[in-house]
Amino acid sequence: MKKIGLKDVANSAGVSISLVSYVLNGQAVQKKVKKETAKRIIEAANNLNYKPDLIAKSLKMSKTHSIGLIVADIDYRYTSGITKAIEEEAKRCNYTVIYGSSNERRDAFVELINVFTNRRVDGLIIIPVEGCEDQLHLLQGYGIPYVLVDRLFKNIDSSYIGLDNFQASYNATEYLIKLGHKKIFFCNYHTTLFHLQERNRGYKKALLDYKIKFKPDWLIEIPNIPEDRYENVTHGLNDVFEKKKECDAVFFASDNLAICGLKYFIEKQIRIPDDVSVMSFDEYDEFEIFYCSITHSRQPLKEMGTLAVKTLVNLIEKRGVGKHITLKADLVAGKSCKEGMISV
Amino acid sequence: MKKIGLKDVANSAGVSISLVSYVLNGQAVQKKVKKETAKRIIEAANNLNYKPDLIAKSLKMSKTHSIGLIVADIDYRYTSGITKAIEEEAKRCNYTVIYGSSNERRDAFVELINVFTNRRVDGLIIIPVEGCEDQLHLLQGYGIPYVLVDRLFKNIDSSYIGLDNFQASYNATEYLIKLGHKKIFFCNYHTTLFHLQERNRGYKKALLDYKIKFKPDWLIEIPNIPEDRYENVTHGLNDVFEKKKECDAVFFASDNLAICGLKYFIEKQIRIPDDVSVMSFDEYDEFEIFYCSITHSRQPLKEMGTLAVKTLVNLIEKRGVGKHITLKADLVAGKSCKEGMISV
DNA sequence: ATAAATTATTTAAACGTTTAAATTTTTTAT
DNA sequence: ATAAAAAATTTAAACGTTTAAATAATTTAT
Repeated sequence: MKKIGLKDVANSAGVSISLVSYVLNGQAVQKKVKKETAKRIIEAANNLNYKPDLIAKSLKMSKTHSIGLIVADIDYRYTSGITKAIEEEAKRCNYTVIYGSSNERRDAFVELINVFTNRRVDGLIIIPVEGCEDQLHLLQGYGIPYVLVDRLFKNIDSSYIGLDNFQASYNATEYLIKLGHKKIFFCNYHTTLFHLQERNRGYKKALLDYKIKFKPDWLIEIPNIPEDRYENVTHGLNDVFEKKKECDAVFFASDNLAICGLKYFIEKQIRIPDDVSVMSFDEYDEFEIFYCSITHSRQPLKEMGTLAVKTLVNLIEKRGVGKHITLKADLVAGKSCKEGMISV
Repeated sequence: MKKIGLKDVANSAGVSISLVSYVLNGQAVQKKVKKETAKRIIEAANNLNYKPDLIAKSLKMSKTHSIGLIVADIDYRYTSGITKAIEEEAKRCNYTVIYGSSNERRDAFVELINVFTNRRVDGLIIIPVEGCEDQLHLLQGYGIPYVLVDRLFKNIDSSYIGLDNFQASYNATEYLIKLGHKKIFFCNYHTTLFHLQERNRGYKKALLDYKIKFKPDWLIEIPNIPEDRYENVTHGLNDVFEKKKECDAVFFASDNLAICGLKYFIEKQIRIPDDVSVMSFDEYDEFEIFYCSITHSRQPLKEMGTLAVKTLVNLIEKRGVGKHITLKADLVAGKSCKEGMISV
C-alpha cells in the first residue's frame, strides 16, 4: 500500500499541493482559501487517511519537535521518576522524546550526543556522567540548547534543574542531631560529581554548626561501581560495626546505598533503630516494606521533570536564557531514627 | 554558526556533492573514486566537522533507523528493566529509541501510535494497554512492523515476546503445595489482559492437579487502578484476615501487589512466614530489605528486551515473519514460605 | 594517432513538505 | 464594458541528502 502524500490529497481534491498544505496547517483563512475548497480538501485528506510525513516537515522547517533525553541509568528510582514526568510534559508541549542511556559510561554518552545532534533534536535534557564537560561545550558550540538535571558542573554555564543538595543534606543531618545523635556516619559514593559532594558539604556543615567534631572515619566512601555496590557497602559498614566503632546513626547519601545498608543490617541482625539509626537520601516506594519505615529526604521528581521540559522548551522556542533552578527536598519522617537519645 | 552540509564539504574539497556522498558512505572503491580525491574529501569533512543530517537522509532513504517504544508505565520495575535492555540492544543494532508512555491510558496510547507513525519509525516495541487491539490492526494495515512485549492479544496475529505466565504461575503454586500448603489465596488484578489471566489459569491448574478444591473466595481481585492500589489490596486482604478465614499462603500475581501486601502485613503485624506464607510474581530488588526474603518468580528481563529488539530488527530488515517467543521464569526461593507444614 | 574501454567525476531528479512570488479568477467601482 | 482591486489558486524553489544516468578524463588496444 503506497503512502499517501500531499500530492495524492491534492489530486483527489483537484487542487494544487500548496493549497492542501495551507488548509491542513490551519492557514485556510489567512491564505484566503475558499470555504468550499477547504472543505473538499479536508474531506479528501480524511478519505485517503492522509498522515503528514514529519520527517519531510522537519527537514523543511529545520525543526524536529523532538528532544533528546540522556539518562545515567533508568534503573535508578530517581531516573524513572523523572523520565516519567519528562515524557508527560513533553507530550503536553508537543515534543517527542528520543531516549538514550549512558549507563554511567562516558563513551556511551559521547555516542548519544553524536547521534542525537545528527538527528537534529531541538534540544536535550541530560543527566550527565562524570567527565563529560567537553561534550557539553561541544553542544554550546553547535548552539543546541540543553538543560542539565540532577548533576551540575560548576565550570559550565548551563541551565540546570536539581536539588539543593547541600540544604537537604544539612537538614537531614540536623534532624539526627536534634534527636540527640552525636556519632553520625555518612555513607556516600567516592565521586567528583558536584551534587554528591554537596551532600558531603551539607552533612559536615551541620556537624560544624552544632559543634560536633567530624571524625574522618565517619565518612564511608563507596566506589561508584554499580555492579559491586553491595560488596562495597558491606565492606564499608563492616569497618564500622565489626570493629564496634561508636555509631549512633548512618546517613546514606542515596537510596541505592541505603538499600545495600539495610540488607546488611538485616543480615548482621543489627536492629533499626534500636542498635543504630538510619537516614536515607532519596527513597524507594519499597522502603515501606522494611520492618520499620525509613526516614528520608524526598526529591520532587515530578516537578523536576516538568520544569526540565519547560525550561528547555523555553530555551528552544523563546530563545530564553539559561538558568539554575534548585528545589527543596522534603524530609519524610519514618521510624528509623531513635528518639530521645541521651545527650552525652 | 551555519550548519555544514555536503555542499560545503564539496566546495572545500573542490568536487561535486555526489562524490562526497559516495566517499563518506564508504562507497569510495565501488564508485571508483580516486584514492587521492577520497583522501581530500575526508580531510575536508573532518576540517569542517561535517555531521550528516540524519533527517535528510531519512527522507531520502525512507528509513529513519528509529524504533518507537511504547511502555505502560516506566515506574514498574518490569518496564525499567526491559527498557534498559531495549535501549542497549537498539544501540548495538544502530537504532535510536523514541520513547513514549501510555500510563495505562488508551487515549495516550492512540496518540503515541499516531505520532510515532507520522515520525515514520521503522518499527515499534509495544507493551500494550487494555483495549488497544484496533490500533494494532491499524499498524498492520500500514505495514509497520511491531512486536508486543509482556502482554498478548489472542485474537491478534503478531510477534510477541513474553513469559510463559501459565507455567510460571503453575510452578509457583506447585512450590507452595509441595511445602504442604492447602489454602492458597491468589491476589491478582481484575483485568482482561491475557498474560494476567494466564497466571490465574496456572494457579488454578496446579490446585486441580494436586486435588485441592479451589474456593472462589480464595481469589482476591484488585481493580487495576494504580492510584489506589494500596487501599484496594488492603480491602481485599482485610476480607481474609479480619474475617479470620483459613489461609496458609497468599500468592501475589505481581510485584506491586506484593509490595502492598507486605506493607499490609507489617501494619497488621501479621508475621511472614509464621502466620502466613507469601509468594510473589516478579520482584523488586528491594524485596531484599523485607525482614524475610520473599520467594518469587523472576522474569528474564534483559533477555526479553534484547529479544524484542532482535525480533523487531529482523522484521524490519529481513522482512522476516512474526513469531511468539515465551521464556521461562526462575523461581527464586526466599524465606517467606513456611516449610514442613502438616498436611491435614 | 585514434577508437574503444576503463576510470573518474558531475548532473539532475527525487524524497514530501513549506512558502514566497506569480498567476488566474472573481468582484467591485466607474 | 473596462480597469482596478480583491480573492483564490498555482508555480517553483528550497531543505540536505542519495543515486541513476550522463559526461569527461585517462588508459589501453590497435
